[in-house]
Amino acid sequence: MRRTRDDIREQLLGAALVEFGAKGFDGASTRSIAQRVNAHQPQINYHFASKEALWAAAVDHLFALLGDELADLALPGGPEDPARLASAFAEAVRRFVRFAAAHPELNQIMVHEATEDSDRLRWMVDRHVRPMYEAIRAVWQRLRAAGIGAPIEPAMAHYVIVGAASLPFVNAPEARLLTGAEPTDRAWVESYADGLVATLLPGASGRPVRFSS
Amino acid sequence: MRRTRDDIREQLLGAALVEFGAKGFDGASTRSIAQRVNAHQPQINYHFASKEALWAAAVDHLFALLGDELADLALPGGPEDPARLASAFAEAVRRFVRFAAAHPELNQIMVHEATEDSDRLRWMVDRHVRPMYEAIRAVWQRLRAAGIGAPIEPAMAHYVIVGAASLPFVNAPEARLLTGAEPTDRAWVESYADGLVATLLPGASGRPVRFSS
DNA sequence: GCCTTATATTATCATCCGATAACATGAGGA
DNA sequence: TCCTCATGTTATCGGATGATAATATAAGGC
Repeated sequence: MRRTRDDIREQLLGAALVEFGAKGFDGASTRSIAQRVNAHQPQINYHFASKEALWAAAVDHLFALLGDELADLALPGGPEDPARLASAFAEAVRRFVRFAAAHPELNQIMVHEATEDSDRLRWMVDRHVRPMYEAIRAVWQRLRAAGIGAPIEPAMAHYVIVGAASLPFVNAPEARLLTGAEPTDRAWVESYADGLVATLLPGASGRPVRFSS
Repeated sequence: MRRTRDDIREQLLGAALVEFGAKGFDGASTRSIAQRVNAHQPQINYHFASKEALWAAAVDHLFALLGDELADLALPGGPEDPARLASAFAEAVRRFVRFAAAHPELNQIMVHEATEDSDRLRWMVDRHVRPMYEAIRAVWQRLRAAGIGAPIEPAMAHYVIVGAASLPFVNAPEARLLTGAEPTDRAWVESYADGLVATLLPGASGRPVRFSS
């Protein structure tokens, strides 16, 4: 009995993302990933070279999806109306929150890997994380120059934003137990995004707040 | 050649925390934990019943340390001067940030476990996380009632606060690569705590900000 | 100084893992 | 029609892991 599928690569990638996100690289097993899509474990070594290569392909795929989601943002580059800059930034945060909810695997994998230095971490940081980091830093710097946004260094603002935006979805199983709510529900996600934007940019939905220092 | 130590239990606990924080439960190996303190792997099964029991003892130990750190906060219980409530809350956030920097293992373990439902997760949530969650919820509710704090539901505020406060320390290896700074440096930690407090309570260090909704 | 008991050390087992080899099968071209 | 080659399937290997049994050794009571 032989089963052939032409989308087996994509199916394995999707299963790998879920498994790596939930269990981390070490906790995930290639046998269990294959089983998720009714495939055999050696098919992973056939379609990808190794467990590591599967992981890298899955991460590449996921960051590409994130890139698509944020591609047409066009955060204004030159000196601009602060209000327009703030609303563009708010939109970026909202999209990032939505993506974190729809694809928790990305931030789960980030957090599983970033707890220890490793080749995988360095690869992911150099290839995917640094561009995002630099973009957030640049926008935050301009928000602060415009007197919007709390007095916090751009590098630190990055961690406030990413940490806050991703935790309820990274820890969705915990959030379900703790709050009784389903953090991936559309309404929950939008409400969380609203709250986060209001926290980061208290002046954006009303009169602007100017920080003294 | 036989080696005897009366603090072997504590040494194993400390090594286990580092290992579980860095690699997660599955990625950690009892051999490597024992090796960190020049002990033999079966000593773990002797002094603790199993790998799981070691993990639980380590988590208990760590949450006890956090409890000590936050014990004397005495967040005012009755109706109070909003400014005093805000400053007590700010102090709680600062302490939590300092603890997250000094003991990244706690939030690392949380995040490793919370990506998937499991008995370990449920045990940790019921035993340790829920009390903290309820405390943050209650304080945030009163901050909002006092017109301080962004318009975000208390349950969601919990994730904003914990996510933001812990990420640069949970992901310290990533933060070192990304920012070039050492996130556990005293100055960095204090600056991060300042920035987070300023973000959460924009009115706390100057004229208060009142949110319309 | 012996004896008991707690703990350290060594040896070993069953299980699981990632990888690879060996084999089977089916689709497409000549 | 047959041959080739890509891919599915099965079997198996070496290595690591958690647990436990077996043994060794030191400390403390008498």
